[in-house]
Amino acid sequence: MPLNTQKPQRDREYLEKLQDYYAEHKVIPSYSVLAGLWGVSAKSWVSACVKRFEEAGFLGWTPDRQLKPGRRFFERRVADAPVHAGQPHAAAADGYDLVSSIDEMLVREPSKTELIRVKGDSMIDAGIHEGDFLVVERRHHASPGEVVVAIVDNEFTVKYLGKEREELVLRPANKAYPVIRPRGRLEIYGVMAGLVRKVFR
Amino acid sequence: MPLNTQKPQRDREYLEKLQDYYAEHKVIPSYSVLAGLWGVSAKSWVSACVKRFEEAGFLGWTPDRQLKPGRRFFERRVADAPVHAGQPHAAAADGYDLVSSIDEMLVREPSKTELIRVKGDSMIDAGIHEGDFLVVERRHHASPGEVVVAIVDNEFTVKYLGKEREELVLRPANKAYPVIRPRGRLEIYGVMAGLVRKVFR
DNA sequence: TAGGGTGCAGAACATTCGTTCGGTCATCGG
DNA sequence: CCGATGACCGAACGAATGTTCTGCACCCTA
Repeated sequence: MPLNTQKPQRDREYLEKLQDYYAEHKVIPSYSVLAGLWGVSAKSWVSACVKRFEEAGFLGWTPDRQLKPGRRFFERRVADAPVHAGQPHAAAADGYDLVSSIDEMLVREPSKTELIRVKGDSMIDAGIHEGDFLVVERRHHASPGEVVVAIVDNEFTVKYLGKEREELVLRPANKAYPVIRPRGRLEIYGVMAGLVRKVFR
Repeated sequence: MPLNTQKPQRDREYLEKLQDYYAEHKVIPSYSVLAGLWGVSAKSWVSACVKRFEEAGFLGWTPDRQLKPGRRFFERRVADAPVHAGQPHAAAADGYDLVSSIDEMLVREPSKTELIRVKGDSMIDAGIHEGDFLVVERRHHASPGEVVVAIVDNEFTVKYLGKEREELVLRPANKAYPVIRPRGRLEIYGVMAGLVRKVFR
């Protein structure tokens, strides 16, 4: 019995409207604004709904008793195909998993995490395309097999880290490019923690 | 002259404290709470600081005059190679762009956005690999050329949407797979808005 | 058709909010 | 030594907030 956001049937709709509002403004509005948002006209009703959302974990309170998003507020469904066509939204958790936010999924330590926009096609066989954003965790060491961001000739370069006779090398994932065997020390900027691609529309 | 958060010297500190508070609670607190957070004891002073942050773009207002994060509140650096090795963090905006959060970058309408875990390698030439998470915006129509999630034989399938003589078809990005020409109506579940790959470590 | 639960409206009220205005006390240039 | 400026405190006040309580029109079920 996973989700139970159907107690009053409109709660799901209310929650979605609030989530969209939050996505636009990044704040939880006041009860009167919420009432307008939901198309109801009684703050008392908003109060009741909020109480339900709170019990369900979608809303919470700061230590100062201000309303705030709860732990489940940013939950996003993850579908694992195959799923039945008729009811892809069925409450039954078949094929569904939950993820809090994409940020949380990819970023372990925000202060050590950066995005780097990928240039060129030297890693295309690893599914890393030009224009993609590489989520990079800054750190100066890495293990062979990891995708690393190294600094070569004053430029970032993204490659597999490899090892040849005790020497670290940078291997592209594209036969058209050569393996880079750095003279002296190899300067590693960080390692790949994830990848983000945005489809422009 | 890129950043100018130094007017009163403590403003940068105040902003960081507010950002930390927001990171924890996902809301902007009231002026009195802010005063406590900053270690000052006059709401009037908070009001003045807020006004400065507002002018600098770090804070803003909802249509209902509620304080909210401004466009620069979530700024995160994006490196655009090439960058000089010595100072990849230099304040000078050379090679840097700014992005708020990964979520915001990919998700326009949270309530209509889902993640689908990719199965198989039929889209590998488009850089969509098994295990990747497709960010899908739910909608029942799409234009040829877009990557769509369609429902075929009760399973999600990810393909390019194509057109052959007024008929919509599904094209894989892998020569080993055939073009799918659906009989009757093609059921589109959503369109690709982005892609997320997590590197497991 | 009586009765009990739901889904919402409306008013009353103490509390809290943000603003405005007038202070105080250091620092600093002249 | 003086006036200006900047950083902050404190009180007062109307407006807005969230809570509580009552009311009412619906269904259902009996």
